[in-house]
Amino acid sequence: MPVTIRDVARAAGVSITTVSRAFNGYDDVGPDTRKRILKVAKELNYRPSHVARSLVLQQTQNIGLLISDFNANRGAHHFLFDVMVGVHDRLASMGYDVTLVSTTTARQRLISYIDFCTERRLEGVIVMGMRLDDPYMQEVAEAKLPSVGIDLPILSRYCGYVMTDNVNGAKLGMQHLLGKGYRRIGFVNGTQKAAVSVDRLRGYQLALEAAGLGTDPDLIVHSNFLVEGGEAATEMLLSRVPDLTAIFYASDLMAIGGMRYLHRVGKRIPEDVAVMGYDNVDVGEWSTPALTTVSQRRYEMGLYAADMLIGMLQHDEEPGGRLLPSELVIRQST
Amino acid sequence: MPVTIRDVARAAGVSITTVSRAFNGYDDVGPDTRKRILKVAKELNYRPSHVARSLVLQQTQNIGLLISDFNANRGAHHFLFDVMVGVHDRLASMGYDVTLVSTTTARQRLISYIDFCTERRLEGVIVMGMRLDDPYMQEVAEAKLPSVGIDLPILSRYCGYVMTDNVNGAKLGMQHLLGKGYRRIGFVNGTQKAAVSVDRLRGYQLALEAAGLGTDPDLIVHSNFLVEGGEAATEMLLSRVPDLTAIFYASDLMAIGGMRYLHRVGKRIPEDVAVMGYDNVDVGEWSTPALTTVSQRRYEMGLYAADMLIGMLQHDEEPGGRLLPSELVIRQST
DNA sequence: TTGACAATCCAAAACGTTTTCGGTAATTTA
DNA sequence: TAAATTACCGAAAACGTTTTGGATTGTCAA
Repeated sequence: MPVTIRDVARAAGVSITTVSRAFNGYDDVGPDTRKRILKVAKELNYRPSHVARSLVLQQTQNIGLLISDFNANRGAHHFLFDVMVGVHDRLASMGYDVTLVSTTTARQRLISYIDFCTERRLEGVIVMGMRLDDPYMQEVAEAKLPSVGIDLPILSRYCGYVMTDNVNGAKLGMQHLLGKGYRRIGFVNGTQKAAVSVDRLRGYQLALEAAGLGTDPDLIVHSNFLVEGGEAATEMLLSRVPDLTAIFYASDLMAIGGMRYLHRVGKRIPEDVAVMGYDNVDVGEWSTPALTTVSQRRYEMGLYAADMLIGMLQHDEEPGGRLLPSELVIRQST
Repeated sequence: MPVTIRDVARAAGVSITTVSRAFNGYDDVGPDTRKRILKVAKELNYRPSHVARSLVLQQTQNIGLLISDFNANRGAHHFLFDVMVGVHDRLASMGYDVTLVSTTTARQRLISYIDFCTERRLEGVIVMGMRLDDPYMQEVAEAKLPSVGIDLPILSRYCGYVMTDNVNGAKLGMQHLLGKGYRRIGFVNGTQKAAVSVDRLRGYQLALEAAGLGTDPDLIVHSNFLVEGGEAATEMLLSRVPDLTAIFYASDLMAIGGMRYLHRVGKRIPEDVAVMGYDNVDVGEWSTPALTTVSQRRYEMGLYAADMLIGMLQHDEEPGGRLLPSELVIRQST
């Protein structure tokens, strides 16, 4: 149905070779024939088939954006969307297509996600939202498919990653809190299965050490990055340590949840207890009080992940681990 | 580099025809040879090339998810993400791949987005986030490429849409406000260029009419769906109509912004002025006071859009306009 | 005038599948 | 026993490109 190179060759009275050459800017085609070919092609509305070209060139210019449990991770949009935009922006501008891949799809079809990618001849893949205990993590680590993980620190010949420098980020947040004079600081962490959680915990501990304070296990509780989780965690924390004066949350959403609980029990923020988040999502700006937080450059994470992948694909660069710095965003909750 | 059907055929001592048939479940291949082929294929780690198959079958099983100005529409994630998940969910489960397309990409390459799609032989496309004045709108309306718009009410032989029943949704919201006794109700609408805005305005007016009230143009102001816009619009509205008792916002984000302004100027919500939003995004639950709103079933919108497209592709169904009902979500801001 | 050389062009193979049209051997039917 | 049917398999064409290795002119220098 669609018009092929053969159609324009016939219409222009040349061979398909010449049409192909004219289209790809080769120099051994006469200026008049080239013009004629281009004119005919435009008239016929010819569009070269990307799939035919992919087949003969043995490269699809197509890279996968793998999102772990895309459909189950609602609420993750506060973080994932910007990253996606960054990834797509850079990839698209470099001429790559990006196809959405969810681990759920692979699971449904009972094939490994690597198989899914090789069937489609994806040239590489960017992985987001994956937990350390995800059964597919092993796969991305061992696969020969060039890939870069976001917040997934695995490094191999074919796999790099980009993530925020979470230990320094957490340290930054804690230093701010400590500088304000807070001493009994609770820490509501995310899932232990998330790579970022172990780093943020470490940053929390390092900052306390540096301040000459020990870490009280009672002050630490793990949750799920979401509002409800933060709310529940805060309740537990406060019942365990009634005299705490500040809480550091490993995500803004949990901080929002925490503030909700604190409001409910009549605690003033930050007078009674100070609240600090992590991520710098838009919601934090809108809360009352506005949330002090540690920023993550989500869009740039996507950009750099794409850059790294492109580097591997086009210039055979070694994958690495890239850490992005984070900044303090001071608002009213501390 | 990757192993082909020819490799499998040679290793199994059969022709490629037989391998193909064995893989596609035809019945004219002996049970023992089939088993042997499958075994050999597994050993060799053979994965049929989707692109070769696409070429010969003349169908890619690939559909585009076109997001208008993907990178410029940050902040739209509150709405778009869920829709994307819905679209991908349904499409993936039906065996379709989905590739991300942004109008920015097309603009960069100076080609129409339709050309972009036909080059890749996308079988259809789902369009989101597009304004009525978008230069690409004409294209999707006239193209022969099967497409369905989300919140983009254009109907043609090849183009359907799904959106919320915004006029009834807005009516619902207004009825709630009117039922509570509010009479001077401001309306902060979204961009006039968005299809949903004209419907919501209409719902606002119809509800007023039904209540025997006229519409005061001073009570209506257009903004941009975002928090800052809502904030500014509220200021303007309040300066123009100091005696208003309630404000209906065409998006939750604008309502958040409005509440922020109202707080700042010392107005109590809902005692001094009641606030109602639209969309039912998660942020509305977390605001203080929690936001009364009209829900949109974003995930389902994606699902149904995918359904409609699949119907067109597989069963040659006529595209239509599907309206989803919306519900009132009553919380504390009214 | 002839050889070399540039400027244009084309035929055919290749990419990895699916499918049509047979072909052979074994089995059944008459 | 001959004919017809069935079960299984293969050769080759096709899908729409790119690219290799010439082929055919025309031009220019010797």
